[in-house]
Amino acid sequence: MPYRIGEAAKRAGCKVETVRYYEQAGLLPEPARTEGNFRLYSEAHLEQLCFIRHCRSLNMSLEDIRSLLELKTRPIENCAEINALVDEHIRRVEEQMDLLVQLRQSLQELRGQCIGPEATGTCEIIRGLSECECHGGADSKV
Amino acid sequence: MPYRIGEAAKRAGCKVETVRYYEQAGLLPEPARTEGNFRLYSEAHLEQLCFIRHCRSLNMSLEDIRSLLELKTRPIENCAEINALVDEHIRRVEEQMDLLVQLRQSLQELRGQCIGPEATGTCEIIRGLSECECHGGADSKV
DNA sequence: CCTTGACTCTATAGTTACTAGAGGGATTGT
DNA sequence: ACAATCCCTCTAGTAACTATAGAGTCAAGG
Repeated sequence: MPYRIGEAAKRAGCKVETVRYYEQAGLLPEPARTEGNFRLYSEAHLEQLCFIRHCRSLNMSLEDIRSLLELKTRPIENCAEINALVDEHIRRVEEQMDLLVQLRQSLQELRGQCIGPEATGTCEIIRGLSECECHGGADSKV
Repeated sequence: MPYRIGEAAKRAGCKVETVRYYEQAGLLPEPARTEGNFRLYSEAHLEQLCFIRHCRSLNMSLEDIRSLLELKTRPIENCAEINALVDEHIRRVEEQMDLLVQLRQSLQELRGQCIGPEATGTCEIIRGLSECECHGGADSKV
């Protein structure tokens, strides 16, 4: 019934090294060992590993997951805090989305400046990327 | 007219260490030095630094920027390649956006499962995060 | 019994794009 | 002359792994 690390990793859909990494990071308790010093994971270990992977698939940081694992020990009492953590994470995801929207906008504007190299005798994209008021206007070689 | 590193960094809107880092990464050519071994940046250096920062503000990798700096030496001949690089970057940004949209969807579904801790005697969010078929169903302690 | 192969162990270094610090020298202003 | 501010090099730290090196363990086959 107990799993060795390879089996545990396969079931959780990650690499063996990742499992060991979680242990070292304090997200997964140290498992029992065989006589030959192999790790032996219980069902509960596997559940926790899957929990971690599920959180990671939602892009939560290991720090967040650490908190969740702590809160998880008293799910009812900590329900509000758990909700808050998820809300905060959603907020961060939305923040990142906004950033990407702006980014794409800027990139598309830049891309749209290209009207063929013949027209202006230079690449308009490079010109766009070079635009800046921080330096003098003179053309100069590095 | 030449700038010391502090002035150059300020004009480019980054830290002194970042400028040195770009030099070490091969994005910025080694500048002249004063007798006292201080870096002295020319106008051209500053332009290149701003170019790099501009690209970074568009979230391009230093690797991308390295390529762009190379292509930039022959802007007309390389116009197509430059466009391709920007297009590829836009594609990556959009890919990331799609990921975030899915992520937010999953997170909101998870968040929506919470119906108050009294209802089911546990936190539905934790239950959602624990869902997985990789392990046995039995409740178990770690 | 011995060997082969698959698995596991620890420890260490690499990835990205910086950032922060130690411990020292240079320059500037009073 | 001295303090404040700049600058120098070198090293280590960040997140979340990934990828080695070099060794040990274990089951099956000959």
